[in-house]
Amino acid sequence: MQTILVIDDDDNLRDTIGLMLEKEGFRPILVADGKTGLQEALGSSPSLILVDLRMPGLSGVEVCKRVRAAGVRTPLIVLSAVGDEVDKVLLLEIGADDYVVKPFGTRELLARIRALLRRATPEANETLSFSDVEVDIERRIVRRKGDEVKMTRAEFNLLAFFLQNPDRALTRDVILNSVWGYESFPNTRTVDAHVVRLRQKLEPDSNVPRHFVTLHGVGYRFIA
Amino acid sequence: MQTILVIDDDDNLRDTIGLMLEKEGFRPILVADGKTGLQEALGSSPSLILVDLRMPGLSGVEVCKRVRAAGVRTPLIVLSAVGDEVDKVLLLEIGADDYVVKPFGTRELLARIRALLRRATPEANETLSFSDVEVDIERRIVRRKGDEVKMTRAEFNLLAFFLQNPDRALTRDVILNSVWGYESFPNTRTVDAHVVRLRQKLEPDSNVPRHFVTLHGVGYRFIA
DNA sequence: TGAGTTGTAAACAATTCGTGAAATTTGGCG
DNA sequence: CGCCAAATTTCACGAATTGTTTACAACTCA
Repeated sequence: MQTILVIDDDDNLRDTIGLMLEKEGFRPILVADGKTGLQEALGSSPSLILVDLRMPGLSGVEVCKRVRAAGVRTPLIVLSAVGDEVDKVLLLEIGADDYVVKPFGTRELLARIRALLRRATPEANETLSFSDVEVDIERRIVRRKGDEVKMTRAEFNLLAFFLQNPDRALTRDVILNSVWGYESFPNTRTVDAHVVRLRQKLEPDSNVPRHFVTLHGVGYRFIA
Repeated sequence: MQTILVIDDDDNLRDTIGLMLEKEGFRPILVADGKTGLQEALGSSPSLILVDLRMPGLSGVEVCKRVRAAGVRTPLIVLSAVGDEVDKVLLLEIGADDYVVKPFGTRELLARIRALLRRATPEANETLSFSDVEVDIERRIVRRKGDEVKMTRAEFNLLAFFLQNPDRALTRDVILNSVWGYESFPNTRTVDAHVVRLRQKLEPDSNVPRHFVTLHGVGYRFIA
């Protein structure tokens, strides 16, 4: 679950935002002043930070600056009151990602939060790789030297399983159970056939397999 | 000229606000009950909505809820009488952007209206695009080579979901859950049918899909 | 009520999968 | 070292799965 740090001295607003976040499936950390907020920002590594511009003590600007100075790139949204002179350029310069003017609709705030989180997420893309091949598990995309290689469903599933179990000695039965599932009972030759296809598509020299290795009398092993 | 929808059962107040708005260069649409107001809100796409909290029939809260439920983000100000139990949290939760307590000075109301309009205008430009297609998510408008393409509700929702999840391998189940919601259980073929419609309307060559790509045995992928 | 929208069924098209059989390789053993 | 049985690789094909398209009836909203 994604954690969102809310730093605002207005008790009422803070609670409102907290409730809204909970309702939407986030875990809020509510904090009333800049100093504590800064500690949480650095300590709890939230997924996103909401910080009020105007606060006694450490202001939002100051919190933002220090968070960035510490090398933390967590997405950060500044909340500003309607009367505040909001200088967009300044906010961008100190490293804020967005700002919202009070009073705001929860819907709007949520949209901004989601937009930022979405923008931030792609780094979390789990791509596994070996030699000149890159595999993005979630997107189901395989690239070789940057070019996309088309994979059928069974091929991709098998490939993913190998990547997630490198170096292990995998019998055909284990592979069948894990990749094909308990309910289908294809011939164990099926595994061989698909291994062949993986080699043809992904091995530097499919006659001398270096990654999808045969264990004679046992099964296969994937080596990165 | 900017249109402002006023929903209030108090004839006197409604006319007063109407006059004031006209004098200030807005075009008021005056409506006496929630039901008619809701129709206007969804049909006339005003720039801003003023709605009375207490009304016989559809209350202001109800109107606001339904407007938001329909995906319309028009700025909305709730007018409440001095005795009303105004629950800030509730108002924020249902998607109101601001509220004003009666009796109020026209000057104050105008300031709130202007503030909201100022805030709403620049963000209205969030458009996503691919090839010769531009999609304004908030306004639910799709243009192709500058010409508007009519989209039905389901079509647009699906399109928006694709645009917001580019490159991901999306199974029909994920699509159904995200676009149709947990509560309706249409056939997964439904997704196919709508993808067909999107391709016909938006693909350069609907026989060779380049953007709404089939992942055989998996689902679909949107590529910008 | 009527136009527009939506979900579904059914017929058809495309892709994928598993299989068997032949060719090849492997590794133990005499 | 060479032979042989067992194991693996390869390949092409038909069955089966999966996707597309169209038409249509139910539904919705004005």
